[in-house]
Amino acid sequence: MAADTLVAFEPRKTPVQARGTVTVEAISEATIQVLLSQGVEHLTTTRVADRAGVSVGTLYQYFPNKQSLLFAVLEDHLEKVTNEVEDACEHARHKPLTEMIKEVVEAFVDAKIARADISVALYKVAPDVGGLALVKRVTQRMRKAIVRMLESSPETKTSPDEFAIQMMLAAMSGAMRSVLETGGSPAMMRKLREHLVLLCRSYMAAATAERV
Amino acid sequence: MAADTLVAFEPRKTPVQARGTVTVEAISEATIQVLLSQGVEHLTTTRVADRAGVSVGTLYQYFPNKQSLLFAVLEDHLEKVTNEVEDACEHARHKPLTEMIKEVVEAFVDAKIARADISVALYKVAPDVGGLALVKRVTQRMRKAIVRMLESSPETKTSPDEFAIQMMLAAMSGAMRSVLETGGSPAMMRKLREHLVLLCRSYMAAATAERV
Amino acid sequence: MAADTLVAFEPRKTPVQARGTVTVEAISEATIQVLLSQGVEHLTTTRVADRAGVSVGTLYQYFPNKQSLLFAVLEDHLEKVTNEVEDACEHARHKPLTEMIKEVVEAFVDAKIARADISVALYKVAPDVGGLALVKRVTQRMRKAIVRMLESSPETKTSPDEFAIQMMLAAMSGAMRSVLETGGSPAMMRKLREHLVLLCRSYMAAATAERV
Amino acid sequence: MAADTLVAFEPRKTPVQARGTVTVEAISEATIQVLLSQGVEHLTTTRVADRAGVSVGTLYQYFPNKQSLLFAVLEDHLEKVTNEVEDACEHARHKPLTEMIKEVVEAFVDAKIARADISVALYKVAPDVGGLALVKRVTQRMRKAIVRMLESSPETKTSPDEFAIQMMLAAMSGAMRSVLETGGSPAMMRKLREHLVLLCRSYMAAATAERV
DNA sequence: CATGAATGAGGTTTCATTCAT
DNA sequence: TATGAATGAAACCTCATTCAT
Repeated sequence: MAADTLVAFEPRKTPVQARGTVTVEAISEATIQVLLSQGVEHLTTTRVADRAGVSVGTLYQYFPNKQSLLFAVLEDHLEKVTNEVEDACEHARHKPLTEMIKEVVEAFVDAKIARADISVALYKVAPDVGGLALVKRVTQRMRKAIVRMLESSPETKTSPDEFAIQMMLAAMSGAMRSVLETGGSPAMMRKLREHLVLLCRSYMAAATAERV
Repeated sequence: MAADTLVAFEPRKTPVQARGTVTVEAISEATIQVLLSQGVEHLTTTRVADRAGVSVGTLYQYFPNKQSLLFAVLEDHLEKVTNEVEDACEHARHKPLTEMIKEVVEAFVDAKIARADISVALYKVAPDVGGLALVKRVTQRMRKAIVRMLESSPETKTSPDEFAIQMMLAAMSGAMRSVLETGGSPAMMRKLREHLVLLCRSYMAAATAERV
Repeated sequence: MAADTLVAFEPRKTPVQARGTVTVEAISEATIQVLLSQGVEHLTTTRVADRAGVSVGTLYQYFPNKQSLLFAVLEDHLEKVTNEVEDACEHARHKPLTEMIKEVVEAFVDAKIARADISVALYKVAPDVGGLALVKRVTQRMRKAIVRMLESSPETKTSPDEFAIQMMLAAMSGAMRSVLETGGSPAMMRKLREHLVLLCRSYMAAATAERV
Repeated sequence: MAADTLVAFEPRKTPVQARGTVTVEAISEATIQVLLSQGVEHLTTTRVADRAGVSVGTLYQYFPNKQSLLFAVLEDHLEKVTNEVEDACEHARHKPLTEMIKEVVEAFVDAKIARADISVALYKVAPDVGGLALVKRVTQRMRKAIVRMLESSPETKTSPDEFAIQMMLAAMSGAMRSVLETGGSPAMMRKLREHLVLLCRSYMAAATAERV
């Protein structure tokens, strides 16, 4: 079902000529521009095409419908964040547990903060675009990366608690969202960063202890 | 600004006149019905009016525009959840800290699960309706209730960390949302309940310790 | 299936106020006007609404889509022609067989010629609009009327050959169409009228003889 | 005017250069394929080009516009049917009148039935493509062939009634169309074949007698 | 000659909102 | 006060056709 939902938003045609690639890039970029400057409610395909300097027809040559456009942007964003988390997981292997959590959480928070505006814009877009399936996908990727990281720890005796990891990711994303949407100050953001590390560390410790 | 945003969505009549009117009640109820059965994207004012058994004209007599309709429903929902959390806070005063957290978290989770479907529907509605301001408002109410509860504890020496409470609320709501949107099974929900208690307890403990 | 095809084109809403009836009438009339003056290929819902002196929105309040508009016009036309044929059948009962055929054929030809222009326009419309089902329906009505008429004849010993009647109707309509589309002169039309009577008479006689 | 209408749809290249080219052949064939598999409403030049394994650009090298494409297919179809009728006329010369009619009618019916699907598809195409002029052209050819055939009969004293022949052709085509569009069963088709012979014979006999 | 990316006018349809009855 | 017909801006999307490569 998820795959089914996703397939409808896939690019209509992969450009084979160089010109095409440039165009797709321009359209994606324009979508973000319009999203940020006008908001979802004023994002129209015509407006995006205009901003991209192409005709609507061209837009529809590469994206089967409006949703696919937003889907592409959302996908790209989640992809980037997920990649940074995965990288952090890889980098933190064999380190102490508290260090692991710290690196992962900070990677996530930093990735989000660095793209704060687009993040906020996309929160509004996701539901209309089948973002749920996408979120599930990247959550799974993150969970796997975290499991792999945790397994590299000499401190871990048992296999990591997958549910707890999912919970942690949900709490982390949720708190992040809440703060981003509220439009917190940089100081707030720094505090959020710290506390999210604290939260994840303490929760993971508690969840692990609980299992015994 | 927040107040400014809110004012536009308030029902035309003063609560005294309008709230509780059978008509207004019927329209609000119809809004939920349509929301649940057709989804936001198919919720039209005409459809709601039909369902409520009145004409569109009548609907517009009580709600200045479509947003105010959804706003009312969202407000009502958040109100109910918040009330239950406040009640829990009141009820848990003077109890041990771990018990306090448990009661608050469970009150929240139970309130959300009891209204799972409408919760999910409203997640999609909120952004289009100025839900942010509303969320801020109820978050503040919850925070205050929690502060008051915590202050009643003999264990607490210092005044509670307001930021940590906010974080906890954000994490709790975020995790809740994540699970609700994913459509977790009842078993999943039970586990979520437990772990959310765990998460909040351990985080609050850690955050308090940290402050010293 | 036929019923199924037809249902999609049914008027969206039956006007209850007097104003509404007038509007529907105006829209139907405007559809014919545009059809005749601009042709199907230039018939747009906006154009029809303009001509009718209403907004597009109003048009769509009464007709669920463009096809239903054309369907309504086609239906009305076929209805009128069929009614005249049925009347002729009724009127010709108990008369001699040759007289019967003459009256039916002439009723049909005259009904078509009287609406020559709209007939021609509708030939082009029918396929796009599910006209087939409609044609089947009225053909059946005509066949039944003819059967009933023939049964009233003292000359008829056996029950009428239903297939032959269907053939006769098909040939008659086909020849009519051919001439109308070619845009025959009045003289041509008169000759057509005569010859069609001849054709139907001789065919029915031959078909009846054959059966023995 | 007719000639004028026709000229716009003719292939760009002269028949000598273009007709018979593999490319042109492929495009024509693809047009039929798409017509049959997707229907006129989904027939686009791009789709045809794809099916033909060429680019749209190439398609436009050989056909000045979309109409000319469909025109070519229609023309080809009518050509084939007409040829078979002409052949039948030639073959039936000097035979008895009833045999003549039988052979001509059966040739026509068989040619149509053999191409039933494309026939039905083309009925919908014709109006948009200037098919009328084409139909007139081939009707004229058939009429001439029939006249020539009839003149070879020893039974005929006077020259054949051209109007009656035209009527017969119209009735025959019309009845054929009616049955094809209705999607008659093979049994129906056989019966149609017989009755159409009957109809044409009896009508021609009657029309000839009448003239005296 | 072939390609296929780009064009953009134009069509259909929706729906929040108003206002005469 | 209730009604519901009317409004019309505005959105999405298609597809015949062109032309630079």
